[in-house]
Amino acid sequence: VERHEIEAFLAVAEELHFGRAAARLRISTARVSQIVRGLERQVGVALFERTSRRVSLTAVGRRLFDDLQPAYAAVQAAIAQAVTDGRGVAGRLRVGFVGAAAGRLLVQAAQRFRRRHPGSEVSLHEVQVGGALDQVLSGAVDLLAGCLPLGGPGLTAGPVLLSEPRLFAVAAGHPLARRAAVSVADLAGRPMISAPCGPPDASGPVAETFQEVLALVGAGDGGFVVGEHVRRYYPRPDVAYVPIRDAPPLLWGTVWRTAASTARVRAFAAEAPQTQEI
Amino acid sequence: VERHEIEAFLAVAEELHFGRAAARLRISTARVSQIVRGLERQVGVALFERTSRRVSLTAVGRRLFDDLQPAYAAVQAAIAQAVTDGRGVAGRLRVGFVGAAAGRLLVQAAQRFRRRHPGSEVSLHEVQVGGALDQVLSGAVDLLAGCLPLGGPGLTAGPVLLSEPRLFAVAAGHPLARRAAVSVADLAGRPMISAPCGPPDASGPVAETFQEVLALVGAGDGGFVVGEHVRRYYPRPDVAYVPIRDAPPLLWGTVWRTAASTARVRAFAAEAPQTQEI
DNA sequence: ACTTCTTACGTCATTCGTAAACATC
DNA sequence: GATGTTTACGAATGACGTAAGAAGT
Repeated sequence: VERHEIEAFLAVAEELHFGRAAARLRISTARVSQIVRGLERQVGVALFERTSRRVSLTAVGRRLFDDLQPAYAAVQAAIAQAVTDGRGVAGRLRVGFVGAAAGRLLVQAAQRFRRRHPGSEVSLHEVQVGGALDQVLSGAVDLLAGCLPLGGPGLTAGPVLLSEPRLFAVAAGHPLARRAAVSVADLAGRPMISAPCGPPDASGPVAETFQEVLALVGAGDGGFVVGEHVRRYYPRPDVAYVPIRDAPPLLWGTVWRTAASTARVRAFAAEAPQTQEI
Repeated sequence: VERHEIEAFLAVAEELHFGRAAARLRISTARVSQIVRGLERQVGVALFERTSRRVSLTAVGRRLFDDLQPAYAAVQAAIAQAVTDGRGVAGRLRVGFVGAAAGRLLVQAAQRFRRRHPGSEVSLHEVQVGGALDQVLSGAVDLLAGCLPLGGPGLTAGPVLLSEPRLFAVAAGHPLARRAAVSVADLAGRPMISAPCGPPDASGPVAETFQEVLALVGAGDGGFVVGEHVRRYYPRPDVAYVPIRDAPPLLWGTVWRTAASTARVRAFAAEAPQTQEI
């Protein structure tokens, strides 16, 4: 028994009129007649008593209608819920961010998103650098904003949100701290703090959160490459931020699980890039 | 969302394996893949996370499965119930009968029917001549056995069950009561009791039940045409039964509402004619 | 290398509408 | 004769299988 047969039967049973049922289904009256006949053939008994002037349910038809109506409504509701989950923009979106910069970016994007999609809620959650991607993969957050490169198996990356010059964070008492700028060559061979979001070739002490990174840098355990906004958001007397002349800019973007790529997520990812300043 | 999409989704969600799902659905694996992809396209989000080695439900897919599974099962149950009502032979069949002869015919037919269809119940109900067809039309009985002609708008007649010579019932003291046989010509112009099951041109006093008919005949209010079995089943000292030489035999058969022509009814009607003697 | 899911393409069944026929009031 | 249901027939959508391809273990 196909969908169109169920819908035709329910429409005729409710309207008790083939013409009106056809109009409701947006098909021809003749087709409704054929469908009902086919259904009656399968069931083995007439479902409607009909003359060219009156249509009424038979006993079997009545029972089928009473049983089928709520069941089919539940099927449609289940599908509709899935579409709402997947395609609908309404609903709650949990957005994770790493660090102050991503947080500022997201506050603006979330406000714009809420304005544009009144039925939607956005909640922001700070996640620590170390477990950021795990939070995405486990579904704790629907979408994550952080510094690139982001990605991996099962993950989809959104467009670049922000591009900023890189700074070299170093202990305030370090010789490089007094320089106006450094080059990548100056950094070669120096001890670096290791963190998931840092340069891939970083070596040295490992930190899980950004505050740990800064503490280690301030203690003189090594340097760290950060974005320009850190100078404003994380000023510390024991850490100096020195521009790196010849480093490519640090890029910020969003990432989400490919399998949880709902319309909500895509809509937010499309909304976010309109922020350029933090 | 079509039936095949729902069934493919449920099959894959239960098996968590495209190949096994395809085998269960009796379609190709490639087709299952296409169907699931199409469904995901409509929903707007992946329903399964899959590699070539592992298939698992996404969050949206999980919820859809939990919602859809019971709802679709209810739809199928409703259809199955209708088919059982219509095509299935199992279930209760209410059979009405008029008079002793039909009753005897049906007792045998019902026994045979119960033996052949163990899942079915047959209940016999005597109905009075006057309201017999109303009982059928109202659905009080599914099928009626009585003397022909039976039928009318919305009614279907089954095959002839029994053919018996006609007798003329007349008061014992009447001159015709002593005759060995009469002819149709002998009856012309004589007062006759009127009853729904009698000859269509009957005139005179009206009776609703057969006992009323016999009482009126015994009282000398008129004659009545009956079947041969009446001599054995309704012997009365005040009524004589005289064979009618040249009358066509009295025919007994079944009738049911066309709109309630279930497989049960048809099966019983097909079973009944095997009785020839009463 | 093997199993399993996906894509490409051709074939065929089915749905659907138009138009005419039929039935009822 | 008007309204409403059914039948007949042709066109187009789409369901399906086969076979080749891609991806993971």
